[in-house]
Amino acid sequence: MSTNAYPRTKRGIARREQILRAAEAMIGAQGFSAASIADITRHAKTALGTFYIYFSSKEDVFRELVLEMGQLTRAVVTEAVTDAPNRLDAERAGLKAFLRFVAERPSLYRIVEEARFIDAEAYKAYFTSFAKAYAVQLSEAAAAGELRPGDAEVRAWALMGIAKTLGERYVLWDDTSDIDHVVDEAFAMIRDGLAP
Amino acid sequence: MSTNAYPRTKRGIARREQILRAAEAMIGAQGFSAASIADITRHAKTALGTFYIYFSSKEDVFRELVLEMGQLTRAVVTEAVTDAPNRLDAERAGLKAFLRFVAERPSLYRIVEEARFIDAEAYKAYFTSFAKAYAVQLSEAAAAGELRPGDAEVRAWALMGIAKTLGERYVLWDDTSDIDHVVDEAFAMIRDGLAP
DNA sequence: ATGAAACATGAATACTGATTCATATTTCAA
DNA sequence: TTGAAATATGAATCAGTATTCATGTTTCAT
Repeated sequence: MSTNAYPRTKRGIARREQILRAAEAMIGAQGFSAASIADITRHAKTALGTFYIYFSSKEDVFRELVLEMGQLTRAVVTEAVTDAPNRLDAERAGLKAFLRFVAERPSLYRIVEEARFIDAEAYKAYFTSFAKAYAVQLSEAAAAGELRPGDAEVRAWALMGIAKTLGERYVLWDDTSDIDHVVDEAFAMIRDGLAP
Repeated sequence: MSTNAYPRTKRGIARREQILRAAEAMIGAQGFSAASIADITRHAKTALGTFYIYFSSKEDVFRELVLEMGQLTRAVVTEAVTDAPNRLDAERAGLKAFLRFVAERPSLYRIVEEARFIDAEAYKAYFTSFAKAYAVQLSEAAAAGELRPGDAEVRAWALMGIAKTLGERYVLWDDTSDIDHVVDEAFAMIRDGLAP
């Protein structure tokens, strides 16, 4: 009945989670439109109608997965960065942690990127909020003399762009290549630039 | 009859072009699945069935639009870069030209990005081939001492990532902001890095 | 000028898949 | 223990739209 209410029994909690994970797997693998509710419930080993006890629509699970990815990415990167002695080391650690996360949860990564076309608002909100927090860090680091002065917002977006694209190319497309090498090379460019 | 053959009369050539442009507008604005063939032909002021005289399927026009975008981007960037005195200047000019192009043809840009989910092969082929050519340029420039030595392929992908993300953020989402400022700030980082 | 090849039309076809609903089963607080 | 609330089921409903096709109309090489 299109509720989307939080479940009240143990069984309900478990079912909702099953369906959410199945949705991650199916949508992550086939994409939003190709993955049908039937696919999702089949994979979750429940009846078709059960889906609508926990989610009001396909867009609705999708949105929840995007949210989840946002929280996870933030947590992973924040955690990786906490004990970096300075901002430059934090950049390297953050990039590496992000790429490792993409390797671990490729489906969630793909879902976030597809969100641009399914739920543009969620997508925008996610990246804008991430960029904002990122820019604050960069700005403070520049003020502290840890970075060359510059527009923190533009930098934040540029750095996110590097991470996203390298994740796609070197993790999703070709996960055999050496992530550490990619991180080292990209970081060298981020730190010192291309000028000789 | 699902031909997709090239038209043989003036009228045919014009109709095909009308439909292609309408497809660009509709798919660019609403996305691949939301844009129906009926939308496209209505916008092109032709009958529904006419679509299938020139294209064998919705995927087919889409693929052609992706190809077109690839050729255009390449042409625009190459043109902008030709008379740059050195690679660093070329980077700045290329980035600026790309952002201007996104501003001029936002729908084509969106189409290329959506291709990842509609026609992954076309998407991969486009960026891989672009990156390859880009890496050659970077590699030669490094050999000539115009750039600090480093992995040209990783650099190429990182730089494409910067351009894509800045295009999305500062052109598609917020085209009121000053592109030149964004280019200057991003380029400063690309040239000199973040280290103080 | 002419007729065979191209092109145009839009109603009809064909199919897919999201969402609902009436009914049955399970849970758990009292 | 018990019954009201939660949860489960999957067939049926409902809506949308990609693609085809039979029937005209237009083009253009000859």
